[in-house]
Amino acid sequence: MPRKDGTESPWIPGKLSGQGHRMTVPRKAILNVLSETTSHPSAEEIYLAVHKVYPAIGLTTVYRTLELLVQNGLVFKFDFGDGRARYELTESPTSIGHHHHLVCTRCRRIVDYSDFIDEEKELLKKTEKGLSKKYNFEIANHFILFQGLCEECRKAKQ
Amino acid sequence: MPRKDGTESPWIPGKLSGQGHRMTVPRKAILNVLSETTSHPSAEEIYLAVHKVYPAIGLTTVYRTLELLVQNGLVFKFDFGDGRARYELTESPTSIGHHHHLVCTRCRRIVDYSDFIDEEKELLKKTEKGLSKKYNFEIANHFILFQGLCEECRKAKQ
DNA sequence: ATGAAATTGAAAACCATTATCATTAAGGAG
DNA sequence: CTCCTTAATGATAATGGTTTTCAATTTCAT
Repeated sequence: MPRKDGTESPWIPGKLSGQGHRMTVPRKAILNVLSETTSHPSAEEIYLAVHKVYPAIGLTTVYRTLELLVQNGLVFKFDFGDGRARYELTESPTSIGHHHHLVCTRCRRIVDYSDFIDEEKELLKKTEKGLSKKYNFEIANHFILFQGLCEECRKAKQ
Repeated sequence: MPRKDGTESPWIPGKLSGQGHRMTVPRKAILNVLSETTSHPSAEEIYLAVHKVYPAIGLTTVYRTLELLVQNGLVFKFDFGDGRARYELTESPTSIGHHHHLVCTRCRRIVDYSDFIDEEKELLKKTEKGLSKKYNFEIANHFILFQGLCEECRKAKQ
């Protein structure tokens, strides 16, 4: 369902439309922000970014839209343990690309890594297939996280 | 530092003691509950379980102790997106054993799986080593999560 | 046994997220 | 293009998990 004005948007046809969902100005703005982000913004960070370009936006709408996107598999929501959820486009056309995470349990520093991912890919695909069959899930994405202590925190510990 | 009464506890010598931390009755009770649990209890669930055996416990103490255990790598804290953190002993001697997670993004159902884990083990170890070296992290544990839609929710969607 | 320092628990504060509800906007029908 | 149904929005209030505060208690090295 290409838009009449010819512009392209990350709104994936059929994933949201076709279920009674409407393409609104706030939703476009939120998707644009997400697609241009290279980090793991929280709802409030997304709100602030959208606010710059669309000051009428309300925080409530950000939360609601994110939830909608999560429910439809367009956005991945996760929590590193710092008390606020973080969001990422499932498929980010222009930005970071697929990566996994390394978190320091002491200072909460987050490292995105994409090394070692190629080797993981095949195994993950196989696992995904196995899980999908055994538990009857339609798997949309995965999340891998390593936890530990970064160099500074290891030193600070002594 | 074995206890004088000869009983064994999951309190790992040197990991908590030796840093000014004390072994108290509430902490013992919390660790006992954790070591006998086969699920992913939230702080409140842990509080309720401890309360049965040690009614004087306060919810605050549960939160504080869990945070201490997380900071010291004895407990793994994570969030499936339902607004409360969940906790697991990093090494559970008597209970579930190592497993990964499969979550339905719609109904939030959680499936623990330990299938496919053996095949992952070697790769994870290699990845861990690589990350450890490249980013100078001391890695304590990992967390793997697949997200998707369970059978019921897939049907309900239509 | 003693005392400094860590720990505890009740209560209040905090703050991310959700619910409420009156108003506005999207988009298909005509 | 205009109507009209219904979804979506945003301000505000409410919710609820988690953290802070602080006086009282407990631990454990001495």
